[in-house]
Amino acid sequence: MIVSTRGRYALRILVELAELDRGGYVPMKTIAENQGLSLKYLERIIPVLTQNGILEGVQGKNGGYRLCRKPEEITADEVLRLTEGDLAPVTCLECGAEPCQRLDNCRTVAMWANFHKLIHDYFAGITLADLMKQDI
Amino acid sequence: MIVSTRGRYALRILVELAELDRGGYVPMKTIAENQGLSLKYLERIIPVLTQNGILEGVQGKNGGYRLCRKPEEITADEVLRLTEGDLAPVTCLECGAEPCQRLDNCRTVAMWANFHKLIHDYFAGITLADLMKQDI
DNA sequence: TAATTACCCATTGACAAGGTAGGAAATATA
DNA sequence: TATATTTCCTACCTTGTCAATGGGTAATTA
Repeated sequence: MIVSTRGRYALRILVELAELDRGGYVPMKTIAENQGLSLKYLERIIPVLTQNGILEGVQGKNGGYRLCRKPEEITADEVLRLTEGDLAPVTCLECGAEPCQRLDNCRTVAMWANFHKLIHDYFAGITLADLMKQDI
Repeated sequence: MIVSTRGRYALRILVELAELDRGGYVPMKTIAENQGLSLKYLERIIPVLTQNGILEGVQGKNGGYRLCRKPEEITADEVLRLTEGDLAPVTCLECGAEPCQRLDNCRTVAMWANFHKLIHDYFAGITLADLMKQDI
């Protein structure tokens, strides 16, 4: 399994927020209830989205969250990178991995690198707006 | 990370076996040394390959392993399915997963299902022969 | 008989996944 | 000002998987 609940829930949160958008802030409690997810767990997932210019959060009554950008301008790749890391298919391609000593002799690294690119290209081509329209 | 050492080592074992093929059996000790892998660990990975028509093993002196088929006839997808499972990108698409109750309302399932297909199509298009030639 | 080789099973240590618990800080409204 | 609401923050917990290792047994050849 590549994508854990963090990434999946993050996308569901964002699509739901986009759909409920009336210009104001939507409390996470509403999202949690609509999506059947634990509020506490969502609170753990959200900070990375607010800290990276995807969401804006406002505390207090009538507070909640709102997208910082239009749904067409937020890609699945961006969200998954933030919540899941760089989606590297194998450890030796992960960011910060120590360089493999067998790289020059490795018969498989090209396959993994191409696959890595395939993954990013796929998700980079999908925006929240596409997900709202089910237009994939 | 999608592909663990099981799948990666399995592919490296098979490519190495294909390259060393002189018609006889190659002992796993040779592969382990050439590839810098633990013999004990390889012994844990191999049974699924012998039990599924990829490898043939012979015990005793001059024994070892040999491919059951030509490298052109063994795809990366087949090997990864055996060693890693079905490579489902999310749990709700895994074989034997209980059906998701939100399926009809889920904005993201089509994205995951398409991605799942993309994965299989990619690896199904790569054979051991391609890996030997670095022709990917 | 000895060496080699595959085969089999149990165990282990580290780490991540998927949460839960308990509260503190900020804000609008009565 | 008091209260309800909501985000924000830190710590903890349980379960399972990864990546091996260890200790043997069975088969085969020289």
